[in-house]
Amino acid sequence: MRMSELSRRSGTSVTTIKYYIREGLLPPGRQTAATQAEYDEQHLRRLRLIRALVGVRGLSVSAARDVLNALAEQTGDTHVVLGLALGAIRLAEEPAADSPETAEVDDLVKELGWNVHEAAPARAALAETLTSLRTLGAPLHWRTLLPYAHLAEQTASVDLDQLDGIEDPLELAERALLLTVLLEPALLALRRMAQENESARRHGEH
Amino acid sequence: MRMSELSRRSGTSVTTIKYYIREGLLPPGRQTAATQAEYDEQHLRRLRLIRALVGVRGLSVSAARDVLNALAEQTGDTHVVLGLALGAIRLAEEPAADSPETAEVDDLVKELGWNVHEAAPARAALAETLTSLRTLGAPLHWRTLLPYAHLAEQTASVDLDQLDGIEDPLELAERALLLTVLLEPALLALRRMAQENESARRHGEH
DNA sequence: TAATCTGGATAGTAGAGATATCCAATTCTA
DNA sequence: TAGAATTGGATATCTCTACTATCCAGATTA
Repeated sequence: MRMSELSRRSGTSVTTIKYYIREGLLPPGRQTAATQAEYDEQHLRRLRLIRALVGVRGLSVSAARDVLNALAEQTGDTHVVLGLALGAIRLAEEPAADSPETAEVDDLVKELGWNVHEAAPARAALAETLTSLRTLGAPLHWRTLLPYAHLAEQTASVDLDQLDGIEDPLELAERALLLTVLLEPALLALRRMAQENESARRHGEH
Repeated sequence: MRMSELSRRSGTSVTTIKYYIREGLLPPGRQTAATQAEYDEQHLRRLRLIRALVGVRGLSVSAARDVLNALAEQTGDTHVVLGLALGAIRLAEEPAADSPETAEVDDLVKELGWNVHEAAPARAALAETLTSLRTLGAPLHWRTLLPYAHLAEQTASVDLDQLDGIEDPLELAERALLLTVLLEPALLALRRMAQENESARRHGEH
């Protein structure tokens, strides 16, 4: 298909598609002449994925590029694929100065007995939140996070159940990405609704 | 205290503080002369809260203003305060065209028996994610979300437990805000780590 | 009193994420 | 096959957000 069809079927303007190609989010089409190129279903699929990551999840264009590139290169086993999908987000963060909270996160992970990479960005994200809360005068002891962590364990188990039975490595990788990244706003939305419901149940006059 | 002290103690430049005052995120100081004003601990506290919302959570300045204003106006009971804190995020979204997924979300909420406001932005967020997944050719039936929803219920319960015993309405409101909004990246980080761990347990060679 | 600091106003900056315009080559349409 | 429309690619321009810098008259400090 030509660029105009790609544009029409994806609901993205031609200029925006050109921009994504320039930025390396979308591979260029297969050149058929000096000023003609051909695009296929892969391009359409990838373009829709970009719009979902950028639009729904709010990823930056450069973060989306990192994720997609990691995805395209990887055809290994589930564990590696998933790890890549996870790690690619916020990859470009600075290592973050060692706060006292880094040690707290270590304690938490140790207590849980989790097998988590030492350099996982999630560790830093967690430490940063704890630091913020302390600075705000509302410090949270890491033990307070234990119930949340156990719920996260169960959530992760549900996540991986959904990947069971997918054979094709590429499909597996993409599915893992969708489940991890795209489902995040949905999970937060569920939490908000559950909070509203629970709050009404405990204190409300509904 | 003067602006320079406010700046020093908050780690925020004077010009940025002025910018926040202009934008209505921070109330102006108490004027003591034509070119002098006085700031207090409330200002410092609020400023730190702003930095946390904008920096850690990545809220836009206008979203942070909406949240903080809702917080400042509210001194009612837990339920109302929490509802405000929840609703204020993504408040300025357009109502979002009625997709087929809106009905799916209704089904989900009905099945769960949750008491959730009809216009809650979380409903739209959830519908949007489902729409994205369908567009990407990886549709997710709302029943698939049920296990996640039950985990969200338990998470919300832990959330509200933490607010128990706080008497001061202002403190309650602020704490609710922190728990809801600021804890979000931490919960996602826990999920990522749990995924990595579970993936290693199931498929890994670690 | 002189140097510094203050709040407030206005203007300017940097980066992200597109958009718009131009061009020569190519392809559709009549 | 002529002429209009479209294409890919390059470059320039735009809009928005979140700051940042400068200026100034009045206030404070040394």
